[in-house]
Amino acid sequence: MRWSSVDRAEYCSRVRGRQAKAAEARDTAALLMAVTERTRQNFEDVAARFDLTTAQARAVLALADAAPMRSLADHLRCDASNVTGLADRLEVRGLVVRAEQHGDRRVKLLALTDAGRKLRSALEAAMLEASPVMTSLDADERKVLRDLLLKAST
Amino acid sequence: MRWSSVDRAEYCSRVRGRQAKAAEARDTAALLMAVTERTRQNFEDVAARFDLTTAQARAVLALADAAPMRSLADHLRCDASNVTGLADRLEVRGLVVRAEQHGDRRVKLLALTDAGRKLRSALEAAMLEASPVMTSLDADERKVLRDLLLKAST
DNA sequence: TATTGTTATACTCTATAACTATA
DNA sequence: TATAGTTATAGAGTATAACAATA
Repeated sequence: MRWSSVDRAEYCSRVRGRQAKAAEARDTAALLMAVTERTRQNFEDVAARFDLTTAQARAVLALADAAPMRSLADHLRCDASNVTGLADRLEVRGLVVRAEQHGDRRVKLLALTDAGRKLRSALEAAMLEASPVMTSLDADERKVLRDLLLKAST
Repeated sequence: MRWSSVDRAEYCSRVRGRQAKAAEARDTAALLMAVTERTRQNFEDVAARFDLTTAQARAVLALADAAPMRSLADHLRCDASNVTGLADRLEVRGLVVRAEQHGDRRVKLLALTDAGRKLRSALEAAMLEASPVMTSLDADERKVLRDLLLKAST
C-alpha cells in the first residue's frame, strides 16, 4: 500500500482521535468505578451508623410518603416477597407501621412512624454531609455538578 | 425589638441566604439520592447480565492485577472470612485462581484467569456504556463532570 | 382471572469466633 | 505473638414457587 502525505496525515489524525477517545473512555471508566465504589461505601457506612442495613436504609429513604408494599418492592427492584421481612424488621424497631389502604383491602401501606421520620431526616442529612461531593467541592462547583447530574438523571 | 431599615435589609438578606442554602442542600440531597439509586441499579443490572452478584462484580473489577485475598477484603471493606467463599464461587466458574506468593507461604494471590480477564473487560465496558453519565451527556459535558468527579474523589 | 401480601426454601453476603499454618 | 486464610455459625438480602384473600 502506498500513502500520499495527505493520506498519511489524515490517517494519523484519525488514529489519534480514536486513541484519545479510547483514553477518555478508560479514564472515565476508572473514575466512574472509583466514584461508584466510594459512593457505595459511604452509603453503607452511614447506614451502619444508624444500625441499618443498606436495604433498610434504602427503604426508609424511599418512604418519605406512605406507600404500598408492592410499590416499595418496585422501587427497590426486588421481589415482593422480600418486602415482608424487610417491613417486619423495621416494624419491630418501631420505624414503620402497616396501615390499610382505603378501597382495596389487599393493599397494606407502609408508613414511617414519628421515630421513622426523625431517623429518615437524620439519615438523609448524614448521607449528604458525608458525601465526597459535598466535602470536596465548593458551592459553584456543586452547582455545575448538580446541573450535569440533573441532566444525567432524566 | 426595633429595626432600622439597614438592620432589616441585612437581616432579610441573611435569611434569604440561609433559605437558599437550605434549598440547595435539599435539592442536592434529592439529586444525589436519585443518582445513587440509579447507579446502584445500573451496577446490579449489569452484573446480573454477567451472572454475577454485586459482590462478585466488585471483586472481578478490583482484580485488574492479582492481589492477596486479604487485600481484596480490605478493598471490599468486609471481613476476610467472606473472601474465602467469594473466591470459591469465582474459582468454580473458572474466573479466578488461587496462586502462591513468593516469600510468604501464608498468602494466597487471587488472579483472574483468561476467562476472568475477558469477562472483566466486558463487564467494565458494559458498566460504562449503561451509565447514565455516558448516555445522557456529550463529550464536553463529560469532561467537565470528569474534572469535578476527579476533584471529589481525591 | 389477576393482584397483594405471605410463607417456605435455597443461595449469597456479611460479621463473629475459633482454628491452622506460617511469620 | 501477630498475620493470612479457613471453617462454623447466625442474621439479613434475594429469587422462586405455592398459597390465601381480595379485586
